[in-house]
Amino acid sequence: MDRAQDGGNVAGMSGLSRATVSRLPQYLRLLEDIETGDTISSDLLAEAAGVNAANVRRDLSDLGFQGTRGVGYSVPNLRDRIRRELGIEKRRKVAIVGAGNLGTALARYGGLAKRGFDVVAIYDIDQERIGSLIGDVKVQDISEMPGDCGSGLYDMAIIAVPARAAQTVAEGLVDAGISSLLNFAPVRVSVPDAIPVRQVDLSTELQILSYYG
Amino acid sequence: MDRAQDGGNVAGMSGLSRATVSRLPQYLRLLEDIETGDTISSDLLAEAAGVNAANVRRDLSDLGFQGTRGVGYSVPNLRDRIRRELGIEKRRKVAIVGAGNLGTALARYGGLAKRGFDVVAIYDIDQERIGSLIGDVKVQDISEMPGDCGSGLYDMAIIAVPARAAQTVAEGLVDAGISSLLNFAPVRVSVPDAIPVRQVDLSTELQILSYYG
DNA sequence: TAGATTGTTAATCGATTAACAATC
DNA sequence: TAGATTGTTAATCGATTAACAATC
Repeated sequence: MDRAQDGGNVAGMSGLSRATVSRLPQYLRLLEDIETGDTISSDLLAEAAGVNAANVRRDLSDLGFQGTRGVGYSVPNLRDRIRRELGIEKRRKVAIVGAGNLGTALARYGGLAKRGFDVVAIYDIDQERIGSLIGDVKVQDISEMPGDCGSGLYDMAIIAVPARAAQTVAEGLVDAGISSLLNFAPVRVSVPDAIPVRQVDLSTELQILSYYG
Repeated sequence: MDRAQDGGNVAGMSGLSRATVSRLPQYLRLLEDIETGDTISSDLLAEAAGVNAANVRRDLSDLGFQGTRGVGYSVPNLRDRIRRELGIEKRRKVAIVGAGNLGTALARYGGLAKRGFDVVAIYDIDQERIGSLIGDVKVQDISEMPGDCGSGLYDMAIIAVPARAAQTVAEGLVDAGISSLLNFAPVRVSVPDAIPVRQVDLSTELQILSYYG
C-alpha cells in the first residue's frame, strides 16, 4: 500500500494508474480469446500483450487480483475482474454523432457489439441522411441528440462529424449530461475536466509514423 | 521478437522522445490553422495543445528550434521545421488494405489528403469488391499488394481487415518492405522491431472510457 | 528601460523492470 | 521435494513542471 500513484490519476478516481487502465483491455481481449486451460502465467499474458511480465504482475496486483504462486492466474476470474473494473460487465449504450463515411463505418463495425457496446442512436444534420437505416438503427436529426442523452438513452458518444462541428457537438453532449466522449473528428475538443475524452485522429497517427518510418 | 509499443525510443537514436514526437502533430495542426500574426508564444501553443508551456519550450528546444526571448516562435519557420522533422515535407503514399466499411471510410476521409497523405492503392480479397472505385482509386486484388509495395508504389499501409486476417496481411507487407503500419484491425499484430506500428482500436478506446466514465 | 518570453536547471512525478524471497 | 510462478522491493528510467536567469 505504499506505491505512490495518486498523482497520475484522474481527479477523484480510485486506484489504477492510467498506464494500467490502458493495458486492461489488452489483457481482457486475450482472456476472452483463450480456450485452452483455466490458468495463465504472467509470462504468457505479457508476451501476448507485448509488455514485461513484471508489469503484468504489478498491474494485476494493483487490481487487487491474486494469482497462485507456481501456478498462475485464473482465466475466468481474471476476465470477470477486469470486466468489472472497466465497468463493462453489463452492456453499454453508445450514440454516434455524424452519419458520414466514418460514422457509418463505426456504426457497422461488428466488433463493438461483440465487446458489449450497443449503438442505440445515430445523429446527423443532413436531411438527406436523416431517416435512412444503418444496420437497424435509423439516422435521426441531431436536434434529438440532447433530449435522448438527457433521458438516458445512451451515456457514451462517438463524435464523427467534420472538424468545424466537433466542438459544438461536444458541448451539446456535455450539457445534456454525457458521461464520456470518443472524438474521431480531426480536431481537439475542449470539455470540462470531469468528462473523460479520448481523441483518435488518423492523420496524427500517420504523422507520428512518418517520423519513425 | 515483437514489441512495437510505447516506451523509450525506436530503432536507433532518433533523438526525440516518443512523448515529444506525439505532440508535434498537435503543434503542427495549430500552426497550420493560424493566420493571425507570425509569431506565437509557448503559452499560446501550450493552451491550444492542452499541455504545459514548459513542456512546449522543452519540446521545441529538443527539436533544436530557437525562439526569440520576449517575442516567441516564428510560426512559418516552426511549421516548416516540424514538417521536416516528421518527414512530411513531401507527400506520402499510403495503401489501405481492406475495402470494407472501415477501409472505405478511411479512403474517403478527406483529411488525409489535406495533411499530405495520398491513398494510392486499396486492396481486398473479395471478388465482389475488386474492381470497384472508391473515390478515384480502384480496389485491387490483395495478391497485387506485395508487388506494388516492393516496387515502391507506397511505403505506409493502413490495415483495415478483420482481426483474423490482420497478422497475415502485416507479414505480407513487412516481407514486401513496408516502412510503417497503422493497424485498425481489432487485434495486435506482431512485426519486427524495426518496423514501427501503431494500433488503433475502437473497442479498446471505449473500454478505457468505461473505466473513467 | 520595462515588460515579455525563452531556454534551462533541478526537483519531482509516474512508470518500468530486474531480481528474488515467498510459496504453491 | 523440486520446479514454477507470484508478489514486492528497490533501482532506474522517462517525462513533466515550477522556477528563474538570460535576453529580446
